Amino acid sequence: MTPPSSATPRHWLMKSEPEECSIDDALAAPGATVPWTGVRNYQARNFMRDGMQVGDGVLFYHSSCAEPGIVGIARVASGTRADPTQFDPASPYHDPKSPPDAPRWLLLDVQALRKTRLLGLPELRQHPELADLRVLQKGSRLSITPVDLPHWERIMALLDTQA
DNA sequence: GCCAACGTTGGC
DNA sequence: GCCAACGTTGGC
Repeated sequence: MTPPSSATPRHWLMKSEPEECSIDDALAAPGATVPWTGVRNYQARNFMRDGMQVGDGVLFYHSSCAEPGIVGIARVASGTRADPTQFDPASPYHDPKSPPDAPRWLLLDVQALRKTRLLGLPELRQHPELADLRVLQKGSRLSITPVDLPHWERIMALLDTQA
């Protein structure tokens, strides 16, 4: 019997600035699980709300740093809930326009599974079969992007090789 | 630090 | 609904 498409495993790439939350930070957190706070983009929010399911595979990506690239494997560990930082005036993620009775911004928990070798942007670009990967597109700024299964599998294989 | 690309805001 | 101005992202 074929499972419904809603049960199909999905895969994602999630960007994190290592100065905010590195793969080491995530692995060191209780249960290696961190609330993915600070998403302030509607498309990324909608991926969390409408697309991501507990157990989905996540490529943990370091951005805005000396060596941007994939640095670990994680999984989606919860459904969405309101991101509390949107209501915190002291937070850089504060959003005074978000109605408390209808929170604009969501987060979900991400559980780090393991650190990998750095699979950096230049190396990713060397592989033509990965050319469609969203994070390789010019001007790609989305902090959460879906990853097609063939891309996921290719990246898993690359992570098992030397750079 | 630079700057291209992008998303959001707000005047009209 | 258009679009210019602005702020942010993120690689380099």
